[in-house]
Amino acid sequence: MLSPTVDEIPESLVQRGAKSPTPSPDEEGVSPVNTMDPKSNVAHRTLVNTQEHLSSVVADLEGADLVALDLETTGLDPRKDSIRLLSLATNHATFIVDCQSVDLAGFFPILTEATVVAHNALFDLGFLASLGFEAGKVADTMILSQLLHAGAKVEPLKRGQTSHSLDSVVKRELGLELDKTHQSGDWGGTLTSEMIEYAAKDVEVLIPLYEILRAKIEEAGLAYVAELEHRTLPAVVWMSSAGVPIDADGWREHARTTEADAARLKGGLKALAPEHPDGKEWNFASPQQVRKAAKLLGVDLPDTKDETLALYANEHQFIATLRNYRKASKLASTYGASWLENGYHEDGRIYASWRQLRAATGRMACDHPNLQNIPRSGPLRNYIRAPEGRVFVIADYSQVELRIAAKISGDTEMLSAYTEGRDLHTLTAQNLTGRTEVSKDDRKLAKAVNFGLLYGMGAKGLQSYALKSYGVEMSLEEATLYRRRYFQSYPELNRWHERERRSWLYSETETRTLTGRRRMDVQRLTDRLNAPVQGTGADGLKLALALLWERRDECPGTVPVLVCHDEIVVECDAERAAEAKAWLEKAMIEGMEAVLNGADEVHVPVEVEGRIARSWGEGS
DNA sequence: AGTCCGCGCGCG
DNA sequence: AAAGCGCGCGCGGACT
Repeated sequence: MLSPTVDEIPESLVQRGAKSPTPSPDEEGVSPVNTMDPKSNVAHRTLVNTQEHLSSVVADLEGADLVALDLETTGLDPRKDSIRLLSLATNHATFIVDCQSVDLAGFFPILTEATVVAHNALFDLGFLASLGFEAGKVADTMILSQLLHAGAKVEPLKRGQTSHSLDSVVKRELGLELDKTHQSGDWGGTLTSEMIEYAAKDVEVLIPLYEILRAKIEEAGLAYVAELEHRTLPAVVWMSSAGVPIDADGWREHARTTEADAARLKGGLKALAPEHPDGKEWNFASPQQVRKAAKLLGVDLPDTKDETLALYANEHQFIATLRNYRKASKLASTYGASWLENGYHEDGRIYASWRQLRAATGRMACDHPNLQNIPRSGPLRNYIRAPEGRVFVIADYSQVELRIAAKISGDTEMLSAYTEGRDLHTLTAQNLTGRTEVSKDDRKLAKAVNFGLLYGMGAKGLQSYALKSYGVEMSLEEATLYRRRYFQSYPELNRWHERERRSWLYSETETRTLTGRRRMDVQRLTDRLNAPVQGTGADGLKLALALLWERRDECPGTVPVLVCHDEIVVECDAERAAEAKAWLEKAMIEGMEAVLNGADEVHVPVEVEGRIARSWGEGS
């Protein structure tokens, strides 16, 4: 299929609304007119390669509500690579700025006045931030697409295509084919007219795409959460650009000792293992081979997860040693020296890739490396450490998902516990045991029950979950009893489960958070229970991040460096720590309370616990 | 050699 | 009656 000429897209969409224009047959074989000659008289496309020309573009952008923006860069890393082209488009004109020839700094104020429309704005704004640009209003067509289709099964993709890449979204929402062959091309050398054509097409599609998405978002009742995401975006750019400081030498040294531990345990395992039937070496990292080896020792393992191994550990020393080996080997392989290879920069900081909207529930994610799954126990979090003269302020929400569940279900027992400032795990422990006095173990048990049963876990699941996560052993009968008592204690929570089960039986497949965030294609009852709660937590945390950005002038030199679902870590000057702690806690409480309580008469208090520390692991 | 999937496990 | 949820990543093993 031949792509329609770019100049056609905006007009046809403006005039024909949501209808997707299709190229007329007589366009076949017509080569695109090169309007990129700077001396060309064609007004709507301009190649800008002098400073004077760039200054005149400011006047052309004056008064535009929407300015589409797209960058072509020499690579993906703002610290190593550079911007080659800055493409801008309004409803009337396109400007392709050759950044090898001009300095963008004086150009930024005009961009702050309009709403900047971009696809995956985090990428473009990350590069522009490295040149000192601070975004004003932003609209991101990728986020809008993700919001609109959250959790939905998408049509099959071409190789290398992701479901929310620009070409996929343009195809889905506008019915147009976008040629992406230049995307990973060489933008460092000579620009060809095809490359400029490609850049122009990319940026020119953005405003029509935004208009369509905005209408669909509005239609779907997602306008509020879209606004929330858009307010959060500059904060995520801020955090991504800041990176997180790390003691790389300390990390590497720790890696060496865990590698040695793993090697030592592997040796012990070899000694305990049976003879390999083919005379080969066992691979203890293979569940298949582990089961085979255990069988030769007379232990028939249904699977080899640690929880299962725990039940068989006393049957053979091999199993017991395997558990220790697994622990060491996990540390060595996932959190070894190679962990630093992704995102580590010579300035002593890690620049991970943050994903603002990754989970179907609305949560963020992080990769290369993942900063959200560093082990709590052991010293690893201590190597995430503020530089000299700086400190971290670390704050997390207390029992936030339980508070949200209390709100959503309207459970009076849970709600009154929270309004009276009581601890829900303790209350659950009292309800389960019938005793007022609650031991440490009782509370541990209650924690397992609260987190598990909230999302529809069965008795069997509760039994193994309590063992795996809290080291609490119980019989199936006990688990069944706890389950019954739990729902007797919180009758409205039980009714909420019943309501959702009813919706599920009627094949309802949509869920919403308190902000209206939608998840589509929900098939399982447990997802119907979990998504609104987990998602509302994400909503509140994102609003907190947005507030930090919007209030950044109140606490200079302070920047968020890490977000971990119910926790925010900011870095600041040591002498400003107390101030930063108050600033962070205030934003977190306000953000979560705003989504939780809105204008509602039932007020659920939100609690945040903050601490000041040199490293992430300190004081937890 | 490259790709994909299931398993297992770190975190919330 | 029965059913925890959400991620990213390293590995083995099977496939192309």
